[in-house]
Amino acid sequence: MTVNATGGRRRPPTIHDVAREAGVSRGTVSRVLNGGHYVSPAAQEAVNAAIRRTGYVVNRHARSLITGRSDSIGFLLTEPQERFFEDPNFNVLLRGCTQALAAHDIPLLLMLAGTEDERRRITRYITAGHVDGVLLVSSHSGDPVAEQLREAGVPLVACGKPIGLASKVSYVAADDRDGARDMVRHLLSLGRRRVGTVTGPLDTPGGVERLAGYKEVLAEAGLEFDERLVVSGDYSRASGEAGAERLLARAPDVDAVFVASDLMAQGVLTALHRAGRRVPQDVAVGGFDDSPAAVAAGPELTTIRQPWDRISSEMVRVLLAQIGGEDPAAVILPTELVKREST
Amino acid sequence: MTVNATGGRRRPPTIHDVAREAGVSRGTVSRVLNGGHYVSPAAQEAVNAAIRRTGYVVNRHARSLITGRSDSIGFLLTEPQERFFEDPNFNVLLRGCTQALAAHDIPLLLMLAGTEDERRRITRYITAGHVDGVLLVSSHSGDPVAEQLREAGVPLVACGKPIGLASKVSYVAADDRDGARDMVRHLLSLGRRRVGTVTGPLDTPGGVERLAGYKEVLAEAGLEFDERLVVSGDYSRASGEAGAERLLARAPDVDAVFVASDLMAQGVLTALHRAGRRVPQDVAVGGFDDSPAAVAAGPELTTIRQPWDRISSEMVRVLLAQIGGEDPAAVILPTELVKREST
DNA sequence: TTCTCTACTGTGAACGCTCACAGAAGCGTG
DNA sequence: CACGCTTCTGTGAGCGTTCACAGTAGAGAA
Repeated sequence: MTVNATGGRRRPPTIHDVAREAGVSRGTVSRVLNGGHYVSPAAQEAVNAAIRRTGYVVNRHARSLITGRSDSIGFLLTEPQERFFEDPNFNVLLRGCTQALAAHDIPLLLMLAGTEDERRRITRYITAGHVDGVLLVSSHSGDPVAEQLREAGVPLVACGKPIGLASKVSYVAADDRDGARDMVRHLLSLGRRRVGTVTGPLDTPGGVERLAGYKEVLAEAGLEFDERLVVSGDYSRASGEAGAERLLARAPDVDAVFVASDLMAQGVLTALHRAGRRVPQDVAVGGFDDSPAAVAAGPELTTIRQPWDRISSEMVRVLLAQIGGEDPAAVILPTELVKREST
Repeated sequence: MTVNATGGRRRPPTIHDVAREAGVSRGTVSRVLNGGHYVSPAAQEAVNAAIRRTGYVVNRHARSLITGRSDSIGFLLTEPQERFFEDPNFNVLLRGCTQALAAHDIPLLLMLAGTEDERRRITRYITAGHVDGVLLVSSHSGDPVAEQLREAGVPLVACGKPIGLASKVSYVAADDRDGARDMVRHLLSLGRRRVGTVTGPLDTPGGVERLAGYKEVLAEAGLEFDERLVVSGDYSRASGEAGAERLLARAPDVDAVFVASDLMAQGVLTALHRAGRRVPQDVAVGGFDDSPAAVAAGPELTTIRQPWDRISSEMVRVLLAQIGGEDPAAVILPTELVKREST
C-alpha cells in the first residue's frame, strides 16, 4: 500500500493473486483467460469477479515468452517518406488496419523504413520475432524487404500486387485494371475519342494495370492506340501538372484524360486551366482513388473509388489467417466509378 | 536443421547457445549485452563473435518480463482522425519521433484513439505497462487521457502545452505567441493597419496563444482592438474559407489577415480570390506552420515555421529522460518567419 | 459393481532472460 | 604470508505466464 510513496506504480496483480482471490488454481484462471473451455460456470464466475476486484491485466511479456507469439502486428512502410505524407490513401489504410486490429485487441506497431539503413534494422527486428506478422505497404515492386521477410517465414500481407513474387506472398488489391476499364468506358460513353492518360510509375502494379485497362478498352472500342496520348507520372501533383503539359504539347486535340491518381489529376486540372481548356467541356478528366483531393479541386473529380476500408480489413483478415497457419492468399476487390463534375 | 520442414522458423538461438559457443556463462553474455561492464576484453570479444556466428538477437519478451520495462514507446493520437489526415504536421512529427527513437533502437507503437471506446481500451493497455512512456499528440485540452496517464504514473510528454495541467506534465511546444507576434509585426511593417485574424480553436493552446500574440502586437502598435477583425476556425481548410467570408462581411476594409494555420490560410486565399481581392496587393495573408500547403497554394504563403524536427527530437529526449527517472520538463522552441509571395 | 468416458481442476516444468550473490583470480600493502 | 580491494566469472533463483500431464468426480454402460 505504501509502496507507492515515490510515485512509482504499485506492483500489479498477477495471475496468482487472482487465483487466490477466486479460490482456484493458476491453471483455472489461465483457462478462463484463454476462452474458458473446460471451466465450470461457478469457477468462471469466481475468476471473473476476482479479475474485476483486483484490476488484473494479463502480462503480455510473460505470455509471449511462453507462447512465442507477440500478439502484435507490424505496419511496415518502405516508401520514401514524402510519398507517405502526400498520399491520403496511406492514412486511410493505416486507420483502417488499426481499427480492424483493435477489434482483436492487437496493437499495431508502425514501422517507417525509408532508408536502406532503417530497412536493415527493421528487418532484423521483425525477423527476430517481435511481431507475429507484417502488413506491408510499398507500392514499388523491386522491394527486397518483402522477399527477405518471406524467406524468414514471417507472415506477410502486401497492399497491392507485389510484381515479383505475387504467387508467393499474400496480397490484397483493388481491381486496378477493371477500375481503369470502367473509367475509360465512361469517357468514351461521353463521346470522347481522343482519350489520353497520365499513368502511374510503371514499376508499380497500379501503374501497369491501370494502363493495361486503358489500352484494353481503346482496343475494344476499335480506337487505334496512339502513344502520344500516353505520358507517365509518379503519383505526385507536380508530375500530373507536367504530364498534362506534355500531353497538350504532343496531342493538342485531346478531349479526355484518364489520370492514374487524384493527386496527379489535380495537377492536370491546374495545367488545363492554365492552358485555357475548360473542364469538362473541352477536356473531360477522370481520376483514380476517390481521395479527399478529388472533391477539394475546382471541378470535383470523377474518379474510381478504391474500397480502402475493405482493403484494410481484408489485409488484417488474411494476415491473421496466415498467422493461424493458413496458406498465403490473394484478394482482389472491386472498384466503383464515382461521377462528379469533371466529366 | 530439419525442424524447418513445415515452413516454420528454426528455433532461434538463446543466450545459452551464445554462452556455449563463446565458452563462457550466461551471466557474462548478459553483461556484454547490457553495456559490457565488468567483462574482460577477451570474453567481450568471444561473446561478440559468438553472437555474430549464431545470429543471436535478444528475446525482448524474456527481458521485459524481468526488467518490467517494455523497451517501446507509444505515440498516442487522441484527435478525431480527420484532423490527422488533413494536417501534414502530424506526419512530420510522427516521422521525426520514429527516427529519434530508432537511434535508440526503440520501436514506436502507433495508437489511434479517436473514439471514447478506443480511448478506454488504449488507456488500459498503456497503464498495464506495455509501453514505457507515451508521446501524446492531442491539441485539444479537455483531454482526460493525459490526466489519467499522469495519475497512473506513466511517463508522458505532450506535444503543445496541455492547458489544464501544464505544470504537472512534460511538454514540448513551439513558441506560438512569439511566432504570432513576429507575423503580425511583419504585416504592420508592410503598412497594413486593418489586420484581421482567423484563429484556431480556442480550446487549444495554439489557438489561444496565437491570438494573444496578435492582440499584444496590435496594442503595442497603438491600434485599437476591433473584434470584427477576429473570427475563429478549427484548423481545417473549409473553416478558413468560411472565416474569411465572415471577415470580409464584417470588416470589408481588412487589408491583412493573420491565419493561425496554413491549411486555413489556403481556405482564406480561396475566399479572397472569389471575392475579387488580390493577394498580396489588396490583402496580405500570413499563415502558420510552414506546411507543404504553404507552397502548394496560388501565391506561396508567408508563414511561421515551427521547428517540427526539433520538436520531435526534444519530445523523445524529454520522454527518455523522464523514463530514466528525471522530473517532468517543459521545452519551448523558437519559431521562424518565412517570407514568401502572400505578403 | 466395475469400467470407461467426459468434464473439470491442480501442479510442476518450462519459456529466455536479468539480478543478486558467491567465489576466484590478480595485485598491491602491511 | 595474510589481508583487502578490484575485476571478473559462474550459478541459482525467479519474473508471470502457458502447457502437458496427472488426477478427481460424476454419469452412463456393461
